[in-house]
Parts: sequence; structure tokens; C-alpha cells
Amino acid sequence: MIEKYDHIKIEEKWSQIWEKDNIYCTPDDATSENKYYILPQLPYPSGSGLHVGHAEVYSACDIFARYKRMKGKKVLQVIGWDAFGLPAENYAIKNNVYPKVTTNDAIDNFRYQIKRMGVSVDWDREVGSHSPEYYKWTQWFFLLMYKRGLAYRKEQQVNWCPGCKTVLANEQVVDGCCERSGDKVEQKMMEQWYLKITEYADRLYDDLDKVDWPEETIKRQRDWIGRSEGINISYEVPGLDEKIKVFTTRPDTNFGATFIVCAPDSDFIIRNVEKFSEKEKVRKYMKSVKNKTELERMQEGKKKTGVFTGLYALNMLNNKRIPIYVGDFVLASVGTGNVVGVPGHDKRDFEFAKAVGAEIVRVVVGSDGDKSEITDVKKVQEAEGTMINSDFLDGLNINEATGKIMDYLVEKGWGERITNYKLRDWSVSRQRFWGAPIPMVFDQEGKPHPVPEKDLPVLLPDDVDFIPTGQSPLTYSKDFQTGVEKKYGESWRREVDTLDTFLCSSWYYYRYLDPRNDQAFASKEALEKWMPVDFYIGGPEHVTGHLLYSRFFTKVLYDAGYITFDEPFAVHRHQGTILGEDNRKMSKRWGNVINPTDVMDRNGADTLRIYEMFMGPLSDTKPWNTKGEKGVHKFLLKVWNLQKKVSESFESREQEIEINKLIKKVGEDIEDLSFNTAVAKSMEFTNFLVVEKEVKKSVWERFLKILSPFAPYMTEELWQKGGNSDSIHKEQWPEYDKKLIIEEKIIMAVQVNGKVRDKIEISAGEGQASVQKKALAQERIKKYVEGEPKKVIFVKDKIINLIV
RNA sequence: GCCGAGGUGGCGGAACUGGUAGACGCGUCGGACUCAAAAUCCGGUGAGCCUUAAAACUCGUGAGGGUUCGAUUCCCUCCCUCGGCACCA
Repeated sequence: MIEKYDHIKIEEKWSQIWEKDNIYCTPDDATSENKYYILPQLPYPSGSGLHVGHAEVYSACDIFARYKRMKGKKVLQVIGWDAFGLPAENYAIKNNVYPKVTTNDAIDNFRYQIKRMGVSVDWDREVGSHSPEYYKWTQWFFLLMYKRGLAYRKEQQVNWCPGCKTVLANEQVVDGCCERSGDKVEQKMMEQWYLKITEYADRLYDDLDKVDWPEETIKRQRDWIGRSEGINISYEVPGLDEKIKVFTTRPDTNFGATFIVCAPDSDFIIRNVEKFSEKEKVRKYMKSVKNKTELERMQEGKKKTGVFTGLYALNMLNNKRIPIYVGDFVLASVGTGNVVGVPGHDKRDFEFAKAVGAEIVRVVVGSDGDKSEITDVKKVQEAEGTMINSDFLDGLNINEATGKIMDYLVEKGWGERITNYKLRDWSVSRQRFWGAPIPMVFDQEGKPHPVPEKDLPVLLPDDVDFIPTGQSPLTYSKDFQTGVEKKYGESWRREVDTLDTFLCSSWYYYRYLDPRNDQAFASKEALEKWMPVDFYIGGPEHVTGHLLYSRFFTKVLYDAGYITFDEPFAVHRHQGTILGEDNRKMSKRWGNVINPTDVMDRNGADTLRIYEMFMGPLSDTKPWNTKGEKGVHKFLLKVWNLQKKVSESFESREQEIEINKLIKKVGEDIEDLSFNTAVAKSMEFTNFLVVEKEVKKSVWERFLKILSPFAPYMTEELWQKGGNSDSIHKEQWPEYDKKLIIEEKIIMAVQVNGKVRDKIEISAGEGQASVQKKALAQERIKKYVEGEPKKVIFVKDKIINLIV
């Protein structure tokens, strides 16, 4: 009799042994050739503990890590904590507990759960972004940016969350609301620190060609950067001593331009409003727009409004005078803040033309050949087409015309080719406590100076009142300013804002390489050896935030000469969302939250790992099913019970063939991240062994090996029970024999007129003549085929199709 | 509105470069074990038609069309779901 499968006992036992033997430490003999760096996204240690979504990422990464190790790679697998951030601080405000305390509790809990899952992490390299040893380097990165002219202070309209009482980056505003609290985000003028990510827009856009990321992720990031190639055209404005400049990507339609519209807050308007003959109306309009709240703008939707300035611009292409308007559909921050209106070929321009009564001219004919007047929004022609009413452009298609007129405008000195971006500089100041202090000090005149590197880290003080006032809580800390005057000068003060936590997570993958280094964020040797990350799993929600920022940081490091590569993540994949059993997002509100600890309690860590992989493809959104979880447990039970059939003397060619096929299939599936089918095949194999009388020992041992990345605990137990004294996790991935997995007999479908009518057994590689003869001899085929078929389609080893 | 991903049994999902659709698991039905239940084990299970049963046949991968000996897979049109962006000129 074999003993019962007691997952609790087995898992506790091996956890301790593995930890004692430190079997998952990063190998010393790693080189840049044989290394493999696996990175699960840095988790935020929330108070509610590990989520099944985290467990999915760690399972996938760990299976991959274990597989790579067995294939001879020197694996670095690590974990750390994105420990600063708003939830801990909000909790502190409510319950008056210091964030450091709650955060460290949460980390302890996460660490315990991840260890219990059997994730083969090198715990000596654990990092937390809230430790001074870590944020010293976050501050160092800020100073590096500052030294390179990439960090600057500017007063500007910022996104302000009234709930969190802090500024947000564009990336943290979702549908006009704060992504954390859900409050409607307001616009506010504030002086803030910015990082000049826009300087890297082109490289961030182009270098996406170098990485192996999901196509849609690359596309989304490019859309976010929003590069558009166009031209700035300057038009003379009679009666004004300056020209008006507009940005357009469609200069080909310029013969159809009938007006210009400026944003109410564009530089041109602000500078010249006094000179407008209609200045009263314009001022009134500017004021009314300014008073509009975000909400009112939303409600008004796309309704176009505007007023005439009294000025005209001269379109030098056709010497037409075109009126200049002010309209709030034009955004000051885009292009030059002024647009040229071509109502026949841009819906927004059409709507504006209708609203103010401007002329509409057709200059492009689409594929439908329609040359009629454009009288309705539906007729606005924005697609490909051929130029008309456009002088020397007539007859060209719009792309040729665009090139030609750009050259012409540039040559005449009327225009300048320009690239425009949607990407804005990254606002990094936060009026919150629980973050890394910005390492700057202000002198008597309020001029900022960087804190010298030797004075880092600027420590977060303890004497802080968390009640949000809109001022950073650090403003009220005495400790924080203590000694500043002595160190830097009379009435010098520290910057009291903290850094956006996305700065902490923009470089964490470097710290793992050399986590205890106090001379550098990581040594040159470590960086050279381990980077770039070979495999990175993270959520799709970070495409335009974290992933973009990390790439930016890496490029800055590259330019500063610290590293020799300029993309951090060679391969990146996303995990999908795991829904509750009711197909809704897991939430306390719905009471449908599945807790990984409960799963491990009832069925074990191995079941948790395998079930999460078996649910479906990694990147899919998929619902949890507790019954399915049980099915996986049953599978492990079957494997467990097989141990009694293992026999050293038993021989079986069939088992030999099947295990060889399985080794091939599981290996390939892991490489493709098709963990679900790898599990399915292992189940099939188990079902096959269940009906066997005995199991050949070497087949059994190879099976345990390929199952070990998925079920590290049970396979270790069975491995050592079977007489092995060292860990199964130090074993190599078994090789398969190509000759053995070639099918000898094939069941071939016989089709008549494309419909399957029968199946015959043939030997592999059998020729057409022989197969056809067999097929025609079948009783069921005879029913359909009288005499010779008209035509026969034969694909070797696949199909025979008889056409009658 | 635009962009992206995707629609396969009762459910989660399989299916190589076009070649036996529905692997594997769940559920369900029937059986074994049991005084009984749970657990476990064995067998059936896309729909329809017919039926005591079996065989056979027909239909089936969101809808409609096309290419092909053959389409879940390729092409066109449309519908729906999810995700992203949202006056970006």
C-alpha cells in the first residue's frame, strides 16, 4: 500500500529542504551566452494579499524558469516589491497606521504565499522600492536625468485628482478620471517636475522594431507616442507683422483650404488678440471656453463653436483670402495650436464650416468617382483619391500630391517639414508622502539645486501627518528640513514633493542584478552579463506607462554610457485577466474572489499552478472554475497512484514510444507558452499509464522530470521516494529519440467528393497506388464509388479523396 | 467615431504550413462499490433523423457569399463581444 497523497505535508517538507539547501540560488557560472533572465512584473504588495492573477504570472514564469534550467540555462528568477504608492498611504490616513508598517506586513504575506507556491526565486536578490538602499538609486536616476537636462521644472496645466489630492501623469488618467480613486480629474496650474521623455519619442517609436513583443502592444505604444509626419505652413496675414503658422499632415488639400482656426489659448491668439477688429467677441469667447468644465465639454460632445477674429490669412497657392477664427475644437498643445480648415476633406473642419458658414471646396475625388459638391458630413472625403481643382496637383493621387506640395512649400520658404507627437513630457511630482523624496533643494531665491550624490538618499522622515491638504505632507515635517541649512546654506529648503512611483518601477530589473551594491545601481559586469531581460511577463495595462518609462530610462542610461544595449525587455508577453466563477471581474463587491491560499489549502500548490496553466492560453481572459481545479487535483492523484505500478524489470516499447512523444510535445509547448496543451498531453499520457499493468521505471522517471516544472512538490517527493537522493530539480530535461516517435501505422481518412466516408489503416509513407487499392476495396466506399473514380487527390500520410 | 483582439458543444478550451472538427478537463447521463451518502472507479455524451438497439444518413466552428477535390484555417460583405484611443489637424 502506498500512503495517501498529503499535499500539505509534502509541500511543507520540500519547502524547508529547498530553502535550507538554497537550490534556487543564481548560478555563479552564468555568462552572457548561457544566462536566462526571467522577470515577472514587480507586484504592488496590497493588503488583500496575493491574487490568482499574480499566481498565474508566477506559475508561468516558474515553469519556464525550471524548464530553462533543465535545458542547461543559467537562470535568474527574481521577485521584489513596488512598495511605495497611494493605497498604503490612503490606508494610513484612514487608520492612522504608518505605511511602512502595513506595507511590510503585506510584503511578508506576499513572500509567504509565493514561497508556498514553490516559485524558484533567488530570495537573496529580493528588493523593495521603499527601502532607503533602493530609493537612493531612484533618486540617483532623477539626478542623472537632471544632469542630462532631462528633468526640468515648469508651471503648466496639470491633471489634479481632488480625491487623492495629487497631480497625475497623463498615463494615470483614464476616461477623465483618476485611475486609482475614480475621481474626476481637474486641470490646475502648478509648478511641477517633468522628465523630457518627448526628447526620446523617435527612438521609443523606432526601436520597437528591435523587440519581440505582442504586435498589438507595439501598435498601442506607437499610437500613444502618436508620431505624425507633416508640415508647418506659414501664411501671411495682411495687416499683421507676423505670419500665422499651422501644422498639417494633409498639405495636398491646401487648395481646398477656406479658413484657419486657432485654439482660444494658442500663442498666436494670446499675442495678437488686442489687434483683432473683433477683439471683444474673441475675448468673450476665450473667457467662456475657459469657464467650461471638463464635464460641460464632454456633454457638448463634438459640437463646434467659434468666432471670427476679423483677420484674414493669404493662401499664397491660389492668392485666396481666408478668414481666421478662434474655435475650441482646436487644441493649443497640438502642433502649432492653429489648423487650416479644409472642410471638404475633414469631418471636423466640415462641421466647423457649417457652424460659421465657411465655404466648402472639393479637391479630392475618391474611388467612387463622385465629383459633386460636398453638402453633407457623409460626403466628406477623407480617404485615398485623386486631386482636382488643385492647379499643378491635379490628377495626382493624394500621396504623390502630398510629397510634391511639401517640396514646393519648402522650396518657396513657406513651409517646414515637421514631425509631431502626441506624447507629452512625464510629470513626476506627487504631493504625497509615501514615495521617494525628490532629491532637490531650493536656495533663498527659490532656485532648485540637485542634492549632491554623496548626500543620497534623501530619507523619508517619520514625523508626518498624513491628512491630505493639497500640500505635500513633507511640508509639515521638521525632521525632513533638519540640517538642510547647515549643509547647503541659509534658508535653503528641501523639495517636499515625492516622485511618481513609476520611477521606482522603471529601473527595478537592474537592481536585481546586483541588489546589495552601494556604489552603483548595479555593477557594469552584472549589467553586461544579465541584460537584457530574456523573458518578461506583465499586464497589458502597463503598455503606455511602465513599459514606455522603462524603455526611456534604458535609453538614457545608454546615452550616459552606463550600458551597451538600449532596449530592456527582449521578449515580452502579457497575462490575461482571471475572472470569478460568475464571469465577472473578481471583486469583494461580488463576493467572487478566489484566494490562492485557499486553493493551496484544499488542493495544494501543485494543483494551483497546474490549474492556472490548464485554464487556457496565458494571455486570454478566462473565468475560474473550482470544479476544474478539482479535476486537476484528480490528475495529480492519478499520477501519485501510478507509483505502485513502477517496475525496474518491466519493458514496454509502447510506453517508450509514448514517453518520447510526450517529451517532445511538452518541451515544444513550454517554448511556445502553450502550457494548457502541455498539461492536456500529460493528462492523456497519465490516462494511458493508468490502464497499463506495470510502468517501466525509466519511463516513469522521465515523466516525473517533464512534470517537475509544473508540479515541483509532488515530483520531488515521488522522485526521492523512488530511490533518488538528490533533487529532481537539478536534473536535465530528457532527450527524445526521433526514430521512436515516427508513426508506423496511420489511420487515414478516405473521402469521396470531399466527404469522409471511411477510415483505413496504412503504414507510414505508403504510396498512392496501394492506398487507393485498399480504399476502393472498402465496403463503405464501394457504395459511393462505382468503377474507377474520375480523379484522385492523394496527400501522403494525410488523406485520399476520391472524386466520382 | 477610429484602432486592435476575438466569436468553435451545456461550460473552459484543442486542431501542424487548408487535409478525420470538438483533444484534455468540467458538467451531465448510465453503471460498479455502499445499508445509504460522499469519495473513488468504469462507460456514454455536438445537434438532428430513425430507433428496441445498432448501422447508416443529414447538418454543424457568429451570419451570408466566394476560392478549392477539400475551409475553424484563405478572400469579400455584414453582425456581435471584449480591450484601447478619443476633436492629434
